[in-house]
Amino acid sequence: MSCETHTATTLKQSGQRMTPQRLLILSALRHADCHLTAAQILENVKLSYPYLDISTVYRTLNALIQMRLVSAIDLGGGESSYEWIDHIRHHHLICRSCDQALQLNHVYLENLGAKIFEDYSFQPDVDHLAIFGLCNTCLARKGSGAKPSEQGF
Amino acid sequence: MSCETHTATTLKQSGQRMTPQRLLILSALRHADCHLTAAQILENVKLSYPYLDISTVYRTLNALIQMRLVSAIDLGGGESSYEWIDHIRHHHLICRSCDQALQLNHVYLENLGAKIFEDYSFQPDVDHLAIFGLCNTCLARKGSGAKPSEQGF
DNA sequence: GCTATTCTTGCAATTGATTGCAGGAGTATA
DNA sequence: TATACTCCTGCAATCAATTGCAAGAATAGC
Repeated sequence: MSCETHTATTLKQSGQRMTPQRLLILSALRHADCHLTAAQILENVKLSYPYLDISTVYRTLNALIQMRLVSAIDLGGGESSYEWIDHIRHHHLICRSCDQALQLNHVYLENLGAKIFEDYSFQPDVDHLAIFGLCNTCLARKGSGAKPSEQGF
Repeated sequence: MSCETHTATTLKQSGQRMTPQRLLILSALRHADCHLTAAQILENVKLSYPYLDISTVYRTLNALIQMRLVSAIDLGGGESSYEWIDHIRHHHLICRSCDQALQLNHVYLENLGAKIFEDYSFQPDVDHLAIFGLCNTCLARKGSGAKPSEQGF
């Protein structure tokens, strides 16, 4: 079963439709090997279909997020990014002081997710998270002289 | 040392100033025993100082967040909420299907934070998080036939 | 107390994202 | 294929949040 067929089936199963606009948005997301913003998706799709509206992009993205085919992530730059969820799961550690970003292995959140499910019977979405904090460089800089406000966990 | 003095000192140490507007915003946050939105803070402060602008509220909140005196949290209702960080640490498990919210004990994220710090030398901000997912009720409903769209991890 | 410097404020404009609505398109059934 | 139903789209308006700017206020140094 091709990816497109699978997605169309998933859509149909939840009472939604596969339209040309949605196909183009899906294709843009799938062929990008990184996060895309809504504006980037719009720009991308407009090359082949110039009438697409940004509201359609957002509505399609939200439908795909509801179906857990796409993950949204706020990397702190003002705009949310979106990514096809098939990729290898990963997370981001973003320094709030220097904006440097590290990649966090999924295993940490897998454990957290499992524990929460065990104790709360709640199944958390932990596919793709951005965790803000301080990187070791900025932490060291603060340690010596140090704003007291930024100490401690 | 009173809370106000402590905050003023913290502000000063990072090259910022304590103004009447900031004092009012701080007071609104501290005397609320729950999350407040920016609009609620504005409304609250306007009772005693009607000239306050919403942009000042946001700018003050961002300064306080930078200093980790306040935490921002997106509970999914369209508006972010803000809370004074002195409170007992807690987190939220929010069902993306029925919007029900559970409180999550801080210990889970404390462990995650400690592990991340150990392995990545990155100090994550895990004061007050909202984790979305599916509650057990919605999970059960899905298991038995319901909307297939919302199946699966 | 006076002056210079820097930060903060309120206003207006702007950006990212969402919503309401009427018309159009996809799907199911016969 | 025709019909009815429901969902989707594009437009415009709206909301939450941010930014640029000039005027005003807080602070430091004298």
